Amino acid sequence: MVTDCGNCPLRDRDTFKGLKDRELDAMRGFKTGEMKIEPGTILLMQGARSPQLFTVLDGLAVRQKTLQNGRRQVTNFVLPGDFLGLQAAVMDEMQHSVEATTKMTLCVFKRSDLWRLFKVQPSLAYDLTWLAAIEEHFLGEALAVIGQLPALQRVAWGLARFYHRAEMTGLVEAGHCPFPFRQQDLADALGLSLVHTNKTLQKLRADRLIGLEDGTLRLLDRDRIAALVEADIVLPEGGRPLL
Amino acid sequence: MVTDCGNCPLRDRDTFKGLKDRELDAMRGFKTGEMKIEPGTILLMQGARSPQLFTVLDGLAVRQKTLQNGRRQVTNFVLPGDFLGLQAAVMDEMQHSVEATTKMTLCVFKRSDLWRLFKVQPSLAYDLTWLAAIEEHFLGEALAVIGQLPALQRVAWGLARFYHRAEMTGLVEAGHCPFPFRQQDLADALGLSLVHTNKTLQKLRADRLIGLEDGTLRLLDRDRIAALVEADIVLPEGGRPLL
DNA sequence: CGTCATGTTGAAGTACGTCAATGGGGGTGG
DNA sequence: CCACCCCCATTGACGTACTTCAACATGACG
Repeated sequence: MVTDCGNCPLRDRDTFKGLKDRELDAMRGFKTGEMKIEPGTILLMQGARSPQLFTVLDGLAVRQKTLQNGRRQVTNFVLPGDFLGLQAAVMDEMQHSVEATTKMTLCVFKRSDLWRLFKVQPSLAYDLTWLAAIEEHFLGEALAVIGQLPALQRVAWGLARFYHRAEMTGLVEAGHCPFPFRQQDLADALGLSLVHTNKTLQKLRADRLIGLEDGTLRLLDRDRIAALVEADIVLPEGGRPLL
Repeated sequence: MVTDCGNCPLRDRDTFKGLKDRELDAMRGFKTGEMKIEPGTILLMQGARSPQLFTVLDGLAVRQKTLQNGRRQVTNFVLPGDFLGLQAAVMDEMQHSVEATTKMTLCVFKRSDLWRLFKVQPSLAYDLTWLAAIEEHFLGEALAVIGQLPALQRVAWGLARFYHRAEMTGLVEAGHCPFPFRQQDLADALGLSLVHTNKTLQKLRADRLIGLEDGTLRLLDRDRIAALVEADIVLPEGGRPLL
């Protein structure tokens, strides 16, 4: 049973931009199906070509890059609404992997249709570029935080940014959101060791800044977190596109 | 005196993709002029809107992000052929600055024309998305190196990557290329202190891996550098677009 | 009841940062 | 021509924020 783009549950959220009828028809034409995958599935593999592109409808994942020495960098957490695989479409191969952390539901597109989208629906093509530019912005922010800030601020930033993104996606209820990732994932995202990430997390808990228990994340004092994390967490404003 | 897009000196290099006549005409229509700036000029300012977009015709610069605590992260070095300002066009404000390191010559476009480009020249719009995806790839690679590798490998990676990019742009002659940046710039790019960057550089010189004197960079032993830098330096293959 | 994955905590080592001083070029002004 | 200054590269000494190693606790699962 496939969701019709007109009833897309994500589209309802006012975070996302609406579509004109013409655009909606085009979307229906590009969507080739839906896909459900289990936790641990490698959706896209570093070094591989992928004939498919995805939009996340539900579930969480990590983007990660594995180096030749075996160490890995988590470059971002993946939330509903994210578009996956553009890199493989435009460069030849994926330069990072995407691994599902929870069960996921994905909207599937064909890579070979991408060029057609640019030709017949420039507004959707523009949206796609928008998403690429946002991703670029996220990575730039992460680079600055990891390059310049000490552990306490890195951890606070990492969790606060995830929370804010979750909030925009409708994952926050009653002041908390799911955080199904392991501390090892967080550590690899922040360029810290597991042990030190854990100890830093304890400090944030002891200071009553952040709550993280049983896969549930809470920001206990957003003002003090904002003061601690000097890097502005800039999120895209209203009308984020969705493909 | 303005260079005609048909005689663009960059376009001649086979690194860059050729244009069909129609595309060339469109490019001429979008180009609003040329601009020359002096070293130290802030071309784009973090937090500001910019009505203009640029393609670098000549000269070098740095993209950088300044944090509230005053520390700065250099997110990339800017070479001829790079496109600047897409972020401001798509988000509302620039989230990083671009500062000229040398004299520069720039091709100038109007931000407000961007949408028209998507509508009338989908092939150029596709190229633009291509450039955004490449920039995203660069940042992901940088994140992995800075997050996971120690100083020696970071410095080697940073210099090797610049050299390879310079090579593609035609800046390499007789086995060396210009490197007009200060060690402080390199340090800020790699998330290291100035002092430690300098000491690490000395090691690379002593090991006869890399030469860096008087603003001139040489890779003295590419095989051993590749072995040291375990992160693959992946560069886009033939037919890179240019706007 | 064992095994495995994850979280937690302590102790010891080290790669890095900060502080501080020196030296060399390139300007500018006397 | 020299005196002065500023920017940048260099080098040594010292402190510390982090890593690694290791042990133990807990819950899930077969």
